[in-house]
Amino acid sequence: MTKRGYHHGNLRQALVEAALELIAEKSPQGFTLSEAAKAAEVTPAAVYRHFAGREDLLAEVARQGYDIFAALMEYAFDEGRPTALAAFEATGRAYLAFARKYPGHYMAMFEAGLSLQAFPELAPVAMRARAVLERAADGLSRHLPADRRPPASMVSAHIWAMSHGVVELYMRGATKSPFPPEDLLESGIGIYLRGLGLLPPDR
Amino acid sequence: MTKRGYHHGNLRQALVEAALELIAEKSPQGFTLSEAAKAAEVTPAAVYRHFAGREDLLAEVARQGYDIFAALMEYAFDEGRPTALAAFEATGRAYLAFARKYPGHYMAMFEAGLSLQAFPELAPVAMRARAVLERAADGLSRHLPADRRPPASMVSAHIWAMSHGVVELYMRGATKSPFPPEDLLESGIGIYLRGLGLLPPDR
DNA sequence: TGTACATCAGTGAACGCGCGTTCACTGATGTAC
DNA sequence: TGTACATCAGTGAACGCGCGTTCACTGATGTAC
Repeated sequence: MTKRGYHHGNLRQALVEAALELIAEKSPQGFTLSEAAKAAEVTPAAVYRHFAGREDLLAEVARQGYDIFAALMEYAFDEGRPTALAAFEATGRAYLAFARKYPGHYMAMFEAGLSLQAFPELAPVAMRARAVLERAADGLSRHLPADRRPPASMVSAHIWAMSHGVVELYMRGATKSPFPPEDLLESGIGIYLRGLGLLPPDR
Repeated sequence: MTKRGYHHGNLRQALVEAALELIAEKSPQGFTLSEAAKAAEVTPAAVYRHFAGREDLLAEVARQGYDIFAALMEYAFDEGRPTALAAFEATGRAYLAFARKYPGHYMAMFEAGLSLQAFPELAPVAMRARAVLERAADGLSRHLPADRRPPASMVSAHIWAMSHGVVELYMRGATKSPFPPEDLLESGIGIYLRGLGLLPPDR
């Protein structure tokens, strides 16, 4: 911890990072502005120089999270290379990797219940993350005959739901499972893809 | 609202029901003992005649939820009748129906982060609910050749994860989807079962 | 290079609030005789 | 049926606490000349 004078230097980002730790530790609802200020070695009132208030700080945490998330997903997807299938599976793995590596961001994004109406700056960046998975699903769909090709938005919703469920129940949660979350999601997606007709019926 | 004298008559259950509404409305973290007491037209101190405190009331809500949940799942499963497949699908539908009809219970069970250690009365009833889905998955597995039969506990974890994900993201959540949650889960489970080799590869 | 001054980013005290919990109490109910 | 009394389930006041937010302030920094 470095010394500092009257001025902090980079309080805004320091508050975001303090919030991240607190959120990961106590959930978005348990996070308080006062504790974040204390963690950044600053008076609660100082927070108001950089954020409109508690919710606004929370929203900034979520916004940065969506940014990282979208970037990771895009990197994993890699424009569908080497194959649509491999890219899709990599995207699924990236989802879980993000949740594990950035728990504070993840919780601010998906468990804080932030209104996208109240924080319009969140909408575009949230959509960007979503679009990656949908493109990945779309790439897959093209390998299916048109008559039994579910909409890409449905496929991506299925995968998103299973991924989120694995995170909440088996990674974060109290529910114990004999399988590591990563294996659980990988096998679940595998079976699902076989059901779509994209993997051979047996291994 | 009926008149009452000094004694309430059935305060314990009235508090549980007040808590249910508050939880559904503001999440388990937002629920307060004082508001529950006020909703039951009683002083906050009166709550302590029936519960050890706020968390204990929350735990009772969750316990009742697990009870209802397990009963609904068992009813839907119906000991695997008429077929293992139909019973499994009915169980999946029952999951979502429960989440929709009993949001307060659902949230107390899965979003409150109650420690099963601190409330040992929760463990057996939570396990009972879990066991139903696992029996349903086990019934399915028996129709698969032993060499490509994933463990029943894995299958049930996959389905639980997808169900929970659909509830959190698309039923409760801000995420909008063109598909109703019920359809989303049904189609997702359908594709998954096809992947297991339990449904014909095309429709 | 030195000085005056505007701007900025903090402080510290104060606010009103609702929270969970405790305590001594009291009104209502049920039971023994 | 009537009365004394124990038990029970509420009340009401009080507590200490931490919260988010506001306000007038002040110390530090940067800029103009």
